[in-house]
Amino acid sequence: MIQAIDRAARVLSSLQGARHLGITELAGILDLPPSTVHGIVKSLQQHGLVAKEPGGQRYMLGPALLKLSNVYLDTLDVRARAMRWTRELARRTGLSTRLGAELFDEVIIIHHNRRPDGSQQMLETGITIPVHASALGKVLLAYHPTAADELLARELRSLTGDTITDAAALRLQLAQVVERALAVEVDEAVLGESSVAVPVADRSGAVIAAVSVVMPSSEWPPEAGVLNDLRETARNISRELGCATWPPAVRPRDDD
Amino acid sequence: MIQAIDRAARVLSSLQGARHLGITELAGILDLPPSTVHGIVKSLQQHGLVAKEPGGQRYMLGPALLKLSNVYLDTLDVRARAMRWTRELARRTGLSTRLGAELFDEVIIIHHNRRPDGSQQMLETGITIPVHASALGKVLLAYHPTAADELLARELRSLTGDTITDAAALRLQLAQVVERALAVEVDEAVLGESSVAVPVADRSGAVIAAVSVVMPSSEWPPEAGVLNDLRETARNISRELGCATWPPAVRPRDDD
DNA sequence: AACGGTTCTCGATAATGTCGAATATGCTCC
DNA sequence: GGAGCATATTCGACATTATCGAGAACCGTT
Repeated sequence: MIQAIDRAARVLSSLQGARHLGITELAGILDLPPSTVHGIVKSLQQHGLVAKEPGGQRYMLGPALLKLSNVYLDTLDVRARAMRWTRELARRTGLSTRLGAELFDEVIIIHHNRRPDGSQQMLETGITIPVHASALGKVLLAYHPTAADELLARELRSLTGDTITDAAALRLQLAQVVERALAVEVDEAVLGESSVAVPVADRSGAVIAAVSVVMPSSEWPPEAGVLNDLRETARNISRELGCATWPPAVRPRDDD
Repeated sequence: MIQAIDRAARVLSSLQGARHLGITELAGILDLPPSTVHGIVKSLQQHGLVAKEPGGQRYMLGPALLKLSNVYLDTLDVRARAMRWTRELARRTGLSTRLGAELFDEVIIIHHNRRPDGSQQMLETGITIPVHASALGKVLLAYHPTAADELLARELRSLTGDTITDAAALRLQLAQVVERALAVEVDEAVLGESSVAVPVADRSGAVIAAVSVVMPSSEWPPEAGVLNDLRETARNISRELGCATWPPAVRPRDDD
Protein backbone atom coordinates (compact mmCIF):
# COMPACT_ATOMS: atom_id res chain seq x y z
CA MET A 1 0.00 0.00 0.00
CA ILE A 2 1.56 3.20 -1.19
CA GLN A 3 1.49 5.72 1.61
CA ALA A 4 0.85 8.82 -0.45
CA ILE A 5 -2.09 7.23 -2.25
CA ASP A 6 -3.48 5.88 0.97
CA ARG A 7 -3.37 9.35 2.45
CA ALA A 8 -4.93 10.89 -0.63
CA ALA A 9 -7.80 8.43 -0.42
CA ARG A 10 -8.20 9.27 3.25
CA VAL A 11 -8.45 12.92 2.33
CA LEU A 12 -11.26 12.15 -0.10
CA SER A 13 -12.92 10.02 2.50
CA SER A 14 -12.74 12.78 5.09
CA LEU A 15 -14.20 15.28 2.68
CA GLN A 16 -16.92 12.76 1.97
CA GLY A 17 -17.86 12.86 5.62
CA ALA A 18 -17.44 16.52 6.34
CA ARG A 19 -18.22 18.17 3.01
CA HIS A 20 -16.02 21.21 3.61
CA LEU A 21 -12.68 21.14 5.41
CA GLY A 22 -9.69 23.45 5.76
CA ILE A 23 -6.11 22.21 5.60
CA THR A 24 -5.74 22.46 9.36
CA GLU A 25 -8.95 20.56 10.01
CA LEU A 26 -7.89 17.83 7.61
CA ALA A 27 -4.48 17.71 9.24
CA GLY A 28 -6.23 17.22 12.55
CA ILE A 29 -8.41 14.39 11.26
CA LEU A 30 -5.55 12.56 9.53
CA ASP A 31 -3.08 13.35 12.27
CA LEU A 32 -0.50 14.77 9.88
CA PRO A 33 1.35 18.06 9.64
CA PRO A 34 -0.60 20.70 7.71
CA SER A 35 2.13 21.11 5.12
CA THR A 36 1.96 17.44 4.25
CA VAL A 37 -1.78 17.59 3.89
CA HIS A 38 -1.45 20.67 1.78
CA GLY A 39 0.75 18.86 -0.70
CA ILE A 40 -1.71 16.01 -1.00
CA VAL A 41 -4.71 18.27 -1.40
CA LYS A 42 -3.00 20.35 -4.01
CA SER A 43 -2.13 17.25 -6.00
CA LEU A 44 -5.72 16.07 -5.88
CA GLN A 45 -6.89 19.52 -6.85
CA GLN A 46 -4.81 19.52 -10.01
CA HIS A 47 -6.78 16.54 -11.19
CA GLY A 48 -10.15 17.97 -10.21
CA LEU A 49 -10.65 15.36 -7.52
CA VAL A 50 -10.78 18.08 -4.92
CA ALA A 51 -11.81 21.71 -5.34
CA LYS A 52 -11.59 24.88 -3.32
CA GLU A 53 -15.01 25.86 -2.14
CA PRO A 54 -16.23 28.97 -3.97
CA GLY A 55 -15.44 31.95 -1.82
CA GLY A 56 -13.89 30.28 1.20
CA GLN A 57 -10.45 28.81 1.66
CA ARG A 58 -11.65 25.37 2.53
CA TYR A 59 -11.72 22.38 0.24
CA MET A 60 -14.44 20.07 -0.95
CA LEU A 61 -14.76 17.10 -3.30
CA GLY A 62 -14.15 17.95 -6.95
CA PRO A 63 -16.09 17.61 -10.19
CA ALA A 64 -13.78 14.99 -11.68
CA LEU A 65 -15.39 12.51 -9.30
CA LEU A 66 -18.71 13.02 -11.00
CA LYS A 67 -17.24 12.23 -14.37
CA LEU A 68 -15.41 9.18 -13.07
CA SER A 69 -18.52 7.95 -11.36
CA ASN A 70 -20.55 8.36 -14.50
CA VAL A 71 -18.08 6.24 -16.40
CA TYR A 72 -18.07 3.72 -13.57
CA LEU A 73 -21.83 3.27 -13.94
CA ASP A 74 -21.50 2.93 -17.69
CA THR A 75 -18.80 0.32 -17.21
CA LEU A 76 -20.95 -1.92 -15.08
CA ASP A 77 -22.23 -4.74 -17.14
CA VAL A 78 -24.67 -5.86 -14.44
CA ARG A 79 -26.27 -2.49 -14.40
CA ALA A 80 -26.75 -2.24 -18.14
CA ARG A 81 -28.30 -5.68 -18.20
CA ALA A 82 -30.35 -5.21 -15.08
CA MET A 83 -32.00 -1.94 -16.02
CA ARG A 84 -34.66 -3.23 -18.33
CA TRP A 85 -35.52 -6.09 -16.01
CA THR A 86 -35.84 -3.93 -12.93
CA ARG A 87 -37.95 -1.42 -14.80
CA GLU A 88 -40.29 -4.23 -15.69
CA LEU A 89 -40.21 -5.42 -12.08
CA ALA A 90 -41.15 -1.97 -10.84
CA ARG A 91 -43.99 -1.82 -13.32
CA ARG A 92 -45.39 -5.22 -12.41
CA THR A 93 -45.14 -4.84 -8.65
CA GLY A 94 -45.83 -1.13 -8.40
CA LEU A 95 -42.87 -0.88 -6.06
CA SER A 96 -39.52 0.84 -6.26
CA THR A 97 -36.57 -1.41 -7.03
CA ARG A 98 -32.88 -1.22 -6.25
CA LEU A 99 -29.78 -2.84 -7.61
CA GLY A 100 -26.95 -2.84 -5.08
CA ALA A 101 -23.30 -3.82 -4.87
CA GLU A 102 -20.91 -4.26 -1.99
CA LEU A 103 -18.69 -1.39 -0.93
CA PHE A 104 -16.82 -2.45 2.20
CA ASP A 105 -19.38 -2.47 4.99
CA GLU A 106 -22.05 -0.77 2.96
CA VAL A 107 -24.25 -1.49 0.01
CA ILE A 108 -24.11 1.06 -2.74
CA ILE A 109 -27.19 1.50 -4.90
CA ILE A 110 -26.05 1.29 -8.50
CA HIS A 111 -29.49 1.55 -9.99
CA HIS A 112 -32.84 2.67 -8.73
CA ASN A 113 -36.27 2.58 -10.27
CA ARG A 114 -38.84 4.83 -8.65
CA ARG A 115 -42.18 3.29 -7.83
CA PRO A 116 -44.41 3.98 -10.79
CA ASP A 117 -47.21 5.73 -8.92
CA GLY A 118 -45.98 9.11 -10.10
CA SER A 119 -45.24 10.43 -6.62
CA GLN A 120 -42.21 12.65 -6.10
CA GLN A 121 -39.30 10.43 -5.09
CA MET A 122 -35.65 11.17 -4.87
CA LEU A 123 -33.20 9.28 -7.04
CA GLU A 124 -31.33 6.83 -4.84
CA THR A 125 -28.55 5.82 -7.19
CA GLY A 126 -25.28 6.40 -5.37
CA ILE A 127 -26.55 6.29 -1.82
CA THR A 128 -25.14 3.74 0.58
CA ILE A 129 -26.71 1.69 3.33
CA PRO A 130 -24.87 -0.35 5.96
CA VAL A 131 -24.81 -3.97 4.81
CA HIS A 132 -26.23 -5.35 8.01
CA ALA A 133 -29.28 -3.08 7.89
CA SER A 134 -30.51 -3.86 4.41
CA ALA A 135 -31.93 -6.79 2.54
CA LEU A 136 -29.48 -6.12 -0.29
CA GLY A 137 -26.61 -6.22 2.16
CA LYS A 138 -27.74 -9.43 3.79
CA VAL A 139 -27.79 -11.13 0.41
CA LEU A 140 -24.31 -9.91 -0.46
CA LEU A 141 -22.96 -10.94 2.94
CA ALA A 142 -24.62 -14.31 2.87
CA TYR A 143 -22.83 -15.21 -0.35
CA HIS A 144 -19.52 -13.69 0.70
CA PRO A 145 -18.55 -15.32 4.00
CA THR A 146 -15.16 -13.63 4.20
CA ALA A 147 -16.80 -10.22 4.26
CA ALA A 148 -19.39 -11.48 6.71
CA ASP A 149 -16.73 -12.75 9.09
CA GLU A 150 -14.98 -9.42 9.01
CA LEU A 151 -18.13 -7.44 9.58
CA LEU A 152 -19.41 -9.62 12.39
CA ALA A 153 -16.13 -9.21 14.24
CA ARG A 154 -16.94 -5.56 14.73
CA GLU A 155 -19.67 -3.65 16.52
CA LEU A 156 -22.83 -3.21 14.43
CA ARG A 157 -24.31 0.25 14.35
CA SER A 158 -28.01 0.67 14.99
CA LEU A 159 -29.98 2.85 12.57
CA THR A 160 -33.49 2.34 13.89
CA GLY A 161 -34.71 0.52 16.96
CA ASP A 162 -35.15 -2.56 14.78
CA THR A 163 -31.67 -2.77 13.26
CA ILE A 164 -30.09 -6.13 13.97
CA THR A 165 -26.92 -5.44 15.92
CA ASP A 166 -26.38 -8.87 17.41
CA ALA A 167 -23.74 -10.83 15.54
CA ALA A 168 -25.21 -14.23 16.35
CA ALA A 169 -28.69 -13.19 15.24
CA LEU A 170 -27.36 -11.82 12.00
CA ARG A 171 -25.31 -14.92 11.28
CA LEU A 172 -28.40 -17.03 11.76
CA GLN A 173 -30.28 -14.88 9.27
CA LEU A 174 -27.48 -15.15 6.73
CA ALA A 175 -27.70 -18.93 6.80
CA GLN A 176 -31.42 -18.68 6.10
CA VAL A 177 -30.78 -16.23 3.30
CA VAL A 178 -28.70 -18.75 1.41
CA GLU A 179 -31.30 -21.46 1.94
CA ARG A 180 -34.12 -19.39 0.51
CA ALA A 181 -31.94 -17.28 -1.86
CA LEU A 182 -33.84 -14.35 -0.40
CA ALA A 183 -33.28 -11.75 2.31
CA VAL A 184 -35.75 -9.51 4.06
CA GLU A 185 -35.53 -6.41 6.17
CA VAL A 186 -38.29 -4.70 8.10
CA ASP A 187 -37.75 -1.19 9.46
CA GLU A 188 -34.07 -1.99 9.95
CA ALA A 189 -32.58 0.86 7.95
CA VAL A 190 -35.41 3.41 7.79
CA LEU A 191 -38.53 3.34 9.93
CA GLY A 192 -41.59 2.62 7.82
CA GLU A 193 -39.59 1.09 5.02
CA SER A 194 -39.05 -2.60 4.35
CA SER A 195 -37.49 -4.58 1.55
CA VAL A 196 -36.82 -8.00 0.06
CA ALA A 197 -33.69 -8.85 -1.92
CA VAL A 198 -32.32 -11.67 -4.05
CA PRO A 199 -28.83 -12.40 -5.43
CA VAL A 200 -27.53 -11.73 -8.93
CA ALA A 201 -24.63 -13.85 -10.15
CA ASP A 202 -22.29 -13.59 -13.11
CA ARG A 203 -20.78 -16.10 -15.50
CA SER A 204 -18.42 -17.46 -12.87
CA GLY A 205 -21.35 -18.07 -10.56
CA ALA A 206 -20.19 -15.44 -8.07
CA VAL A 207 -22.79 -13.14 -6.53
CA ILE A 208 -21.84 -9.66 -7.69
CA ALA A 209 -25.00 -7.71 -6.92
CA ALA A 210 -28.46 -7.96 -5.47
CA VAL A 211 -31.88 -6.72 -6.53
CA SER A 212 -34.55 -5.62 -4.11
CA VAL A 213 -38.03 -4.23 -3.98
CA VAL A 214 -38.76 -1.63 -1.34
CA MET A 215 -42.17 -1.09 0.18
CA PRO A 216 -43.81 0.82 2.99
CA SER A 217 -43.80 -1.34 6.11
CA SER A 218 -47.57 -0.88 6.20
CA GLU A 219 -47.77 -3.08 3.10
CA TRP A 220 -45.64 -5.78 4.69
CA PRO A 221 -45.51 -8.70 4.02
CA PRO A 222 -45.33 -8.67 0.23
CA GLU A 223 -47.62 -10.96 -1.75
CA ALA A 224 -46.21 -14.21 -3.10
CA GLY A 225 -46.46 -12.78 -6.61
CA VAL A 226 -43.99 -10.05 -5.74
CA LEU A 227 -41.46 -12.58 -4.49
CA ASN A 228 -41.82 -14.60 -7.65
CA ASP A 229 -41.39 -11.54 -9.85
CA LEU A 230 -38.34 -10.58 -7.86
CA ARG A 231 -36.75 -14.01 -8.17
CA GLU A 232 -37.59 -14.12 -11.85
CA THR A 233 -35.89 -10.74 -12.32
CA ALA A 234 -32.70 -11.85 -10.63
CA ARG A 235 -32.66 -15.06 -12.60
CA ASN A 236 -33.11 -13.21 -15.88
CA ILE A 237 -30.31 -10.76 -15.13
CA SER A 238 -28.02 -13.55 -14.00
CA ARG A 239 -28.80 -15.53 -17.12
CA GLU A 240 -27.96 -12.56 -19.32
CA LEU A 241 -24.63 -12.32 -17.52
CA GLY A 242 -23.87 -15.87 -18.47
CA CYS A 243 -24.70 -17.50 -15.16
CA ALA A 244 -25.68 -21.10 -15.71
CA THR A 245 -27.54 -21.98 -12.53
CA TRP A 246 -29.66 -19.91 -10.23
CA PRO A 247 -29.83 -19.66 -7.24
CA PRO A 248 -26.05 -19.34 -7.06
CA ALA A 249 -23.61 -21.02 -4.71
CA VAL A 250 -21.84 -19.43 -1.76
CA ARG A 251 -18.34 -18.28 -2.61
CA PRO A 252 -15.60 -20.18 -0.72
CA ARG A 253 -14.25 -18.52 2.39
CA ASP A 254 -10.81 -17.38 1.27
CA ASP A 255 -11.68 -16.43 -2.27
CA ASP A 256 -11.03 -12.72 -2.83
CA MET B 1 2.68 17.82 -7.19
CA ILE B 2 3.18 14.50 -5.45
CA GLN B 3 4.29 11.95 -7.98
CA ALA B 4 2.48 8.95 -6.58
CA ILE B 5 -0.83 10.80 -6.40
CA ASP B 6 -0.36 12.19 -9.86
CA ARG B 7 0.18 8.71 -11.17
CA ALA B 8 -2.80 7.37 -9.29
CA ALA B 9 -4.99 10.05 -10.82
CA ARG B 10 -3.63 9.17 -14.23
CA VAL B 11 -4.58 5.58 -13.64
CA LEU B 12 -8.15 6.62 -12.88
CA SER B 13 -8.15 8.82 -15.91
CA SER B 14 -6.94 6.01 -18.16
CA LEU B 15 -9.60 3.69 -16.83
CA GLN B 16 -12.11 6.43 -17.49
CA GLY B 17 -11.14 6.35 -21.12
CA ALA B 18 -10.71 2.64 -21.63
CA ARG B 19 -13.15 1.11 -19.14
CA HIS B 20 -11.19 -2.10 -18.65
CA LEU B 21 -7.41 -2.36 -18.57
CA GLY B 22 -4.85 -4.89 -17.43
CA ILE B 23 -1.69 -3.97 -15.56
CA THR B 24 0.45 -4.31 -18.66
CA GLU B 25 -1.86 -2.15 -20.75
CA LEU B 26 -1.90 0.52 -18.08
CA ALA B 27 1.86 0.34 -17.81
CA GLY B 28 2.01 0.91 -21.54
CA ILE B 29 -0.28 3.92 -21.43
CA LEU B 30 1.48 5.54 -18.49
CA ASP B 31 4.91 4.50 -19.67
CA LEU B 32 5.86 2.94 -16.35
CA PRO B 33 7.11 -0.47 -15.28
CA PRO B 34 4.27 -2.92 -14.62
CA SER B 35 5.36 -3.48 -11.06
CA THR B 36 5.04 0.22 -10.30
CA VAL B 37 1.59 0.34 -11.83
CA HIS B 38 0.60 -2.71 -9.89
CA GLY B 39 1.44 -1.02 -6.61
CA ILE B 40 -0.63 2.00 -7.51
CA VAL B 41 -3.62 0.01 -8.68
CA LYS B 42 -3.54 -2.16 -5.59
CA SER B 43 -3.54 0.90 -3.36
CA LEU B 44 -6.50 2.37 -5.22
CA GLN B 45 -8.27 -0.94 -5.02
CA GLN B 46 -8.02 -1.06 -1.25
CA HIS B 47 -10.07 2.11 -1.12
CA GLY B 48 -12.63 0.94 -3.67
CA LEU B 49 -11.53 3.53 -6.20
CA VAL B 50 -10.61 0.76 -8.59
CA ALA B 51 -11.99 -2.75 -8.79
CA LYS B 52 -11.09 -5.99 -10.52
CA GLU B 53 -13.56 -6.70 -13.25
CA PRO B 54 -15.79 -9.64 -12.32
CA GLY B 55 -14.33 -12.74 -13.86
CA GLY B 56 -11.38 -11.27 -15.69
CA GLN B 57 -8.02 -10.13 -14.41
CA ARG B 58 -8.30 -6.59 -15.68
CA TYR B 59 -9.23 -3.55 -13.64
CA MET B 60 -11.99 -0.98 -13.86
CA LEU B 61 -13.18 2.04 -11.92
CA GLY B 62 -14.49 1.25 -8.46
CA PRO B 63 -17.74 1.80 -6.59
CA ALA B 64 -16.24 4.27 -4.11
CA LEU B 65 -16.27 6.81 -6.92
CA LEU B 66 -20.02 6.63 -7.07
CA LYS B 67 -20.33 7.36 -3.40
CA LEU B 68 -17.86 10.22 -3.57
CA SER B 69 -19.62 11.66 -6.55
CA ASN B 70 -22.94 11.49 -4.83
CA VAL B 71 -21.57 13.44 -1.91
CA TYR B 72 -19.97 15.88 -4.31
CA LEU B 73 -23.36 16.65 -5.81
CA ASP B 74 -24.89 17.06 -2.37
CA THR B 75 -22.11 19.41 -1.41
CA LEU B 76 -22.72 21.77 -4.29
CA ASP B 77 -24.60 24.76 -3.06
CA VAL B 78 -25.31 26.01 -6.58
CA ARG B 79 -26.95 22.78 -7.49
CA ALA B 80 -29.23 22.67 -4.46
CA ARG B 81 -30.32 26.23 -5.08
CA ALA B 82 -30.62 25.87 -8.83
CA MET B 83 -32.78 22.76 -8.89
CA ARG B 84 -36.13 24.33 -8.15
CA TRP B 85 -35.49 27.21 -10.55
CA THR B 86 -34.43 25.01 -13.43
CA ARG B 87 -37.38 22.72 -12.89
CA GLU B 88 -39.62 25.74 -13.21
CA LEU B 89 -37.67 26.84 -16.28
CA ALA B 90 -38.16 23.46 -17.91
CA ARG B 91 -41.86 23.62 -17.13
CA ARG B 92 -42.32 27.12 -18.54
CA THR B 93 -40.30 26.62 -21.70
CA GLY B 94 -41.11 23.00 -22.35
CA LEU B 95 -37.39 22.41 -22.92
CA SER B 96 -34.73 20.43 -21.15
CA THR B 97 -32.36 22.44 -18.97
CA ARG B 98 -28.80 21.91 -17.85
CA LEU B 99 -26.64 23.29 -15.10
CA GLY B 100 -22.95 23.01 -15.91
CA ALA B 101 -19.61 23.69 -14.27
CA GLU B 102 -16.08 23.84 -15.59
CA LEU B 103 -13.85 20.77 -15.50
CA PHE B 104 -10.61 21.63 -17.26
CA ASP B 105 -11.44 21.80 -20.96
CA GLU B 106 -14.88 20.38 -20.55
CA VAL B 107 -18.19 21.33 -19.04
CA ILE B 108 -19.65 18.83 -16.64
CA ILE B 109 -23.41 18.69 -16.29
CA ILE B 110 -24.19 18.88 -12.59
CA HIS B 111 -27.94 18.94 -12.99
CA HIS B 112 -30.32 18.08 -15.76
CA ASN B 113 -34.05 18.50 -16.09
CA ARG B 114 -35.64 16.45 -18.82
CA ARG B 115 -38.00 18.24 -21.16
CA PRO B 116 -41.45 17.82 -19.68
CA ASP B 117 -43.10 16.27 -22.73
CA GLY B 118 -42.90 12.83 -21.18
CA SER B 119 -40.66 11.36 -23.87
CA GLN B 120 -37.97 8.88 -22.91
CA GLN B 121 -34.76 10.82 -22.31
CA MET B 122 -31.54 9.77 -20.74
CA LEU B 123 -30.34 11.49 -17.59
CA GLU B 124 -27.42 13.71 -18.50
CA THR B 125 -26.09 14.53 -15.06
CA GLY B 126 -22.41 13.66 -15.06
CA ILE B 127 -21.76 13.80 -18.78
CA THR B 128 -19.14 16.18 -20.10
CA ILE B 129 -18.96 18.30 -23.22
CA PRO B 130 -15.90 20.13 -24.57
CA VAL B 131 -16.13 23.76 -23.43
CA HIS B 132 -15.68 25.18 -26.89
CA ALA B 133 -18.55 23.19 -28.33
CA SER B 134 -21.27 24.12 -25.89
CA ALA B 135 -23.18 27.22 -24.90
CA LEU B 136 -22.50 26.39 -21.25
CA GLY B 137 -18.81 26.21 -21.96
CA LYS B 138 -18.70 29.46 -23.85
CA VAL B 139 -20.29 31.22 -20.90
CA LEU B 140 -17.80 29.74 -18.47
CA LEU B 141 -14.87 30.58 -20.72
CA ALA B 142 -16.07 34.11 -21.41
CA TYR B 143 -16.03 34.89 -17.70
CA HIS B 144 -12.78 33.08 -17.03
CA PRO B 145 -10.18 34.57 -19.38
CA THR B 146 -7.27 32.60 -17.93
CA ALA B 147 -8.95 29.34 -18.86
CA ALA B 148 -9.89 30.77 -22.24
CA ASP B 149 -6.30 31.75 -22.98
CA GLU B 150 -5.09 28.30 -22.12
CA LEU B 151 -7.72 26.57 -24.23
CA LEU B 152 -7.25 28.81 -27.24
CA ALA B 153 -3.55 28.09 -27.25
CA ARG B 154 -4.32 24.51 -28.18
CA GLU B 155 -5.96 22.79 -31.10
CA LEU B 156 -9.76 22.66 -30.84
CA ARG B 157 -11.34 19.33 -31.59
CA SER B 158 -14.27 19.21 -33.97
CA LEU B 159 -17.37 17.26 -32.91
CA THR B 160 -19.70 18.03 -35.76
CA GLY B 161 -19.09 19.90 -38.97
CA ASP B 162 -20.29 23.03 -37.21
CA THR B 163 -18.01 22.96 -34.17
CA ILE B 164 -16.02 26.18 -33.95
CA THR B 165 -12.38 25.20 -34.10
CA ASP B 166 -10.88 28.54 -35.05
CA ALA B 167 -9.35 30.32 -32.07
CA ALA B 168 -9.97 33.82 -33.40
CA ALA B 169 -13.61 33.10 -34.18
CA LEU B 170 -14.16 31.67 -30.75
CA ARG B 171 -12.47 34.58 -29.03
CA LEU B 172 -14.75 36.95 -30.90
CA GLN B 173 -17.78 35.01 -29.72
CA LEU B 174 -16.58 35.08 -26.14
CA ALA B 175 -16.44 38.87 -26.20
CA GLN B 176 -20.01 38.94 -27.43
CA VAL B 177 -21.04 36.49 -24.76
CA VAL B 178 -19.96 38.87 -22.02
CA GLU B 179 -21.74 41.80 -23.67
CA ARG B 180 -25.05 39.99 -23.87
CA ALA B 181 -24.49 37.76 -20.81
CA LEU B 182 -25.65 34.95 -23.09
CA ALA B 183 -24.05 32.27 -25.23
CA VAL B 184 -25.53 30.22 -28.03
CA GLU B 185 -24.54 27.06 -29.83
CA VAL B 186 -26.14 25.54 -32.93
CA ASP B 187 -25.29 21.99 -33.91
CA GLU B 188 -21.80 22.46 -32.52
CA ALA B 189 -21.72 19.53 -30.11
CA VAL B 190 -24.46 17.25 -31.43
CA LEU B 191 -26.11 17.51 -34.81
CA GLY B 192 -29.73 18.53 -34.47
CA GLU B 193 -29.26 19.94 -30.99
CA SER B 194 -28.80 23.58 -30.06
CA SER B 195 -28.67 25.50 -26.82
CA VAL B 196 -28.54 28.87 -25.12
CA ALA B 197 -26.74 29.49 -21.83
CA VAL B 198 -26.36 32.23 -19.23
CA PRO B 199 -23.96 32.67 -16.28
CA VAL B 200 -24.61 31.98 -12.62
CA ALA B 201 -22.51 33.90 -10.08
CA ASP B 202 -21.96 33.48 -6.36
CA ARG B 203 -21.60 35.90 -3.49
CA SER B 204 -18.17 37.02 -4.58
CA GLY B 205 -19.53 37.84 -8.02
CA ALA B 206 -17.52 35.07 -9.67
CA VAL B 207 -19.19 32.95 -12.33
CA ILE B 208 -19.24 29.43 -10.95
CA ALA B 209 -21.74 27.74 -13.23
CA ALA B 210 -24.02 28.25 -16.19
CA VAL B 211 -27.61 27.32 -16.97
CA SER B 212 -28.82 26.41 -20.40
CA VAL B 213 -31.89 25.30 -22.28
CA VAL B 214 -31.44 22.71 -24.99
CA MET B 215 -33.71 22.42 -28.01
CA PRO B 216 -33.89 20.61 -31.31
CA SER B 217 -32.17 22.70 -33.96
CA SER B 218 -35.43 22.56 -35.89
CA GLU B 219 -36.96 24.83 -33.24
CA TRP B 220 -34.10 27.31 -33.49
CA PRO B 221 -34.07 30.24 -32.81
CA PRO B 222 -35.79 30.25 -29.43
CA GLU B 223 -38.55 32.76 -28.76
CA ALA B 224 -37.70 35.90 -26.82
CA GLY B 225 -39.76 34.59 -23.92
CA VAL B 226 -37.42 31.65 -23.53
CA LEU B 227 -34.40 33.91 -23.30
CA ASN B 228 -36.12 36.04 -20.69
CA ASP B 229 -37.08 33.00 -18.66
CA LEU B 230 -33.52 31.72 -18.89
CA ARG B 231 -32.04 35.02 -17.76
CA GLU B 232 -34.56 35.27 -14.98
CA THR B 233 -33.61 31.78 -13.82
CA ALA B 234 -29.90 32.58 -13.70
CA ARG B 235 -30.59 35.82 -11.88
CA ASN B 236 -32.73 34.06 -9.29
CA ILE B 237 -30.15 31.38 -8.63
CA SER B 238 -27.38 33.94 -8.40
CA ARG B 239 -29.41 36.07 -6.02
CA GLU B 240 -30.01 33.07 -3.78
CA LEU B 241 -26.27 32.50 -3.71
CA GLY B 242 -25.78 36.02 -2.41
CA CYS B 243 -24.74 37.62 -5.67
CA ALA B 244 -25.56 41.32 -5.58
CA THR B 245 -25.55 42.28 -9.25
CA TRP B 246 -26.42 40.33 -12.35
CA PRO B 247 -25.10 40.06 -15.04
CA PRO B 248 -21.79 39.38 -13.33
CA ALA B 249 -18.37 40.85 -14.12
CA VAL B 250 -15.52 39.05 -15.86
CA ARG B 251 -13.01 37.63 -13.45
CA PRO B 252 -9.57 39.27 -13.70
CA ARG B 253 -6.97 37.42 -15.75
CA ASP B 254 -4.63 36.04 -13.13
CA ASP B 255 -7.23 35.23 -10.50
CA ASP B 256 -7.30 31.51 -9.81
C1' DA C 1 0.24 -31.04 -20.34
C1' DA C 2 3.38 -27.45 -21.72
C1' DC C 3 3.82 -22.85 -23.25
C1' DG C 4 3.30 -17.65 -23.60
C1' DG C 5 1.66 -13.96 -21.54
C1' DT C 6 -0.06 -12.22 -17.70
C1' DT C 7 -0.23 -10.59 -12.72
C1' DC C 8 2.07 -10.35 -8.64
C1' DT C 9 6.13 -10.53 -4.88
C1' DC C 10 10.35 -9.06 -2.99
C1' DG C 11 14.26 -6.28 -1.76
C1' DA C 12 18.21 -2.94 -2.71
C1' DT C 13 18.71 1.62 -4.34
C1' DA C 14 18.11 6.42 -4.68
C1' DA C 15 14.64 9.21 -5.80
C1' DT C 16 10.87 11.06 -3.53
C1' DG C 17 7.70 12.75 -0.22
C1' DT C 18 7.85 14.45 4.38
C1' DC C 19 7.72 17.87 7.81
C1' DG C 20 9.47 22.17 10.42
C1' DA C 21 10.26 26.87 9.95
C1' DA C 22 9.27 30.95 7.62
C1' DT C 23 6.17 33.71 4.63
C1' DA C 24 1.92 35.19 2.67
C1' DT C 25 -2.79 35.54 2.81
C1' DG C 26 -7.35 36.31 4.48
C1' DC C 27 -10.63 36.75 8.20
C1' DT C 28 -12.27 38.97 12.52
C1' DC C 29 -12.71 42.03 15.91
C1' DC C 30 -11.99 46.40 17.54
C1' DG D 1 -10.43 50.90 8.23
C1' DG D 2 -6.52 48.83 10.58
C1' DA D 3 -4.19 45.59 13.69
C1' DG D 4 -3.88 40.98 15.13
C1' DC D 5 -4.59 36.28 14.71
C1' DA D 6 -5.40 32.07 12.44
C1' DT D 7 -5.09 29.85 8.53
C1' DA D 8 -3.10 28.62 3.95
C1' DT D 9 1.06 28.27 1.47
C1' DT D 10 6.17 28.02 0.17
C1' DC D 11 10.73 26.17 0.67
C1' DG D 12 14.52 23.02 1.46
C1' DA D 13 17.31 19.44 4.15
C1' DC D 14 16.66 14.94 5.56
C1' DA D 15 15.39 10.12 5.79
C1' DT D 16 11.60 7.68 4.92
C1' DT D 17 9.41 5.75 1.03
C1' DA D 18 8.22 4.56 -3.49
C1' DT D 19 10.44 2.67 -7.31
C1' DC D 20 11.79 -0.79 -10.52
C1' DG D 21 14.25 -5.24 -12.03
C1' DA D 22 14.35 -9.97 -11.51
C1' DG D 23 12.05 -13.84 -10.57
C1' DA D 24 7.77 -16.63 -8.84
C1' DA D 25 3.07 -17.70 -9.45
C1' DC D 26 -0.84 -17.73 -12.04
C1' DC D 27 -4.17 -18.07 -15.88
C1' DG D 28 -5.82 -19.13 -20.37
C1' DT D 29 -4.59 -21.31 -24.63
C1' DT D 30 -2.90 -24.37 -27.87
